[in-house]
Amino acid sequence: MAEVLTPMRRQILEFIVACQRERNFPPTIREIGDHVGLRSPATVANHIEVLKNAGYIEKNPQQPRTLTVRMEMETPTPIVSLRRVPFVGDVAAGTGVLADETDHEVLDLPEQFAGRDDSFALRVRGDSMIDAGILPGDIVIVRRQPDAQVGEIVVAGIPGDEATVKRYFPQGATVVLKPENAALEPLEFPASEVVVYGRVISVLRTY
Amino acid sequence: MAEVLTPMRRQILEFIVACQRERNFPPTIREIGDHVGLRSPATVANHIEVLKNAGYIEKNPQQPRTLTVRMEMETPTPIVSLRRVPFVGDVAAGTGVLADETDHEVLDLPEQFAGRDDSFALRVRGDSMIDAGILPGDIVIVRRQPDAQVGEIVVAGIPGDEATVKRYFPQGATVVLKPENAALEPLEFPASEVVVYGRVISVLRTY
DNA sequence: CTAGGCTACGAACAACTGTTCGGTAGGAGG
DNA sequence: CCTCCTACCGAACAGTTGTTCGTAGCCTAG
Repeated sequence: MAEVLTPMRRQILEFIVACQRERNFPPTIREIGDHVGLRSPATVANHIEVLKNAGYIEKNPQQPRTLTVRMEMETPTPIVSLRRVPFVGDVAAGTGVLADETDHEVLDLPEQFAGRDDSFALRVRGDSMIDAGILPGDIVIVRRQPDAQVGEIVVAGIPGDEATVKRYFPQGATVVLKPENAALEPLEFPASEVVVYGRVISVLRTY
Repeated sequence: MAEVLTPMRRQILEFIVACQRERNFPPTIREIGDHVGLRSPATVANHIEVLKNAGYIEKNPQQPRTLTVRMEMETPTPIVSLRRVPFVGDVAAGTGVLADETDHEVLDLPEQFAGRDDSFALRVRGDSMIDAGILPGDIVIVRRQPDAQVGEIVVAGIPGDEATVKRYFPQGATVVLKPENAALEPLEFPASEVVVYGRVISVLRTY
């Protein structure tokens, strides 16, 4: 058994990853030959065959530009799937909550915290939820949904045209929004005047 | 002038980026046709021509699989620099805190939460810090440091060979570890018997 | 010296790909 | 009504690409 990763083979591998990084698509066999100084496509194809059998690269037969290096050699992107969460800093004046991410700050979070569905981030103002461990200045991640279960923590729009974080208790035609603060009283509104923007799925805080 | 980004064109763009992400090489015109339901390569080529003139994609003429989406539409690699934080689930028995990340779970977090220096993650047990908004089950990110300022929240090892999260108050030869729970009393130990593992720099919670 | 294994070359071929050209269907607007 | 425009199909064509085959040089083991 001969050496597998000869200097030539190594050069070919590096050229493939370079193409991927700089041009976003793999090279053809002849492009590889031109770059490493091999005049015959057969020679390059032979080296690629060896690299493929050794498990270094993958290839779709008979299709041009389908070379991919396995195991990437240097992980450019982490394994976790990040999700881009729009940061809605100011929720005053009702309209803001549905704003798109283009003109706002964004937060990149792993799925574990950002959720799998459509969600947004919100900085909490006020101390109405301190007994639930949500302090002023904390960032809550909110999963966008038009309704919620009894007792869940939601972000809701209320008649005073502000959005608040409260526990959600629907009671027939009215909705009770209960703060988690012994010093504050629950709020009660007609169900038609309360808009549930979503449910709080995670809380983030930095000191 | 007609609409540029019709639903069909948008679908084609999304398919190209999907191919890039999942297979690492762009599709051919006929592959695009098969995917979006266009039977003629000419039709697909026409759409691609429009997208190219509009500046959405780049293309090498007469070469297969050389489509690249300009401006990437969705940043494949986020701008933020992720940090890999080792997750030390069980801190009992003193030894565990300095464990390396290889045999433990890890957490990928943006620098904003993970800090710039050496840090680790820890799941909080007990309710000794609920008045500071740190609930049982919360994950705290701890920056490894051997000392702390007065009043900071630290993770410390104490004689009962357990690690706890408390506020740090050094007082001469003794150290007072103060819980944030009205029902609990501060703990006091000789300074020599308290090991500060690090300072809590962020708190994460999922519901 | 000789045989065998690599490596490389060059030519030829079939498959695939991008491209071009003609033709059809449907809607918008005069 | 007709015309223009757009989107689409189908076929054909030329260029490119991966592949195969035969051959040659070089090195090492026997």
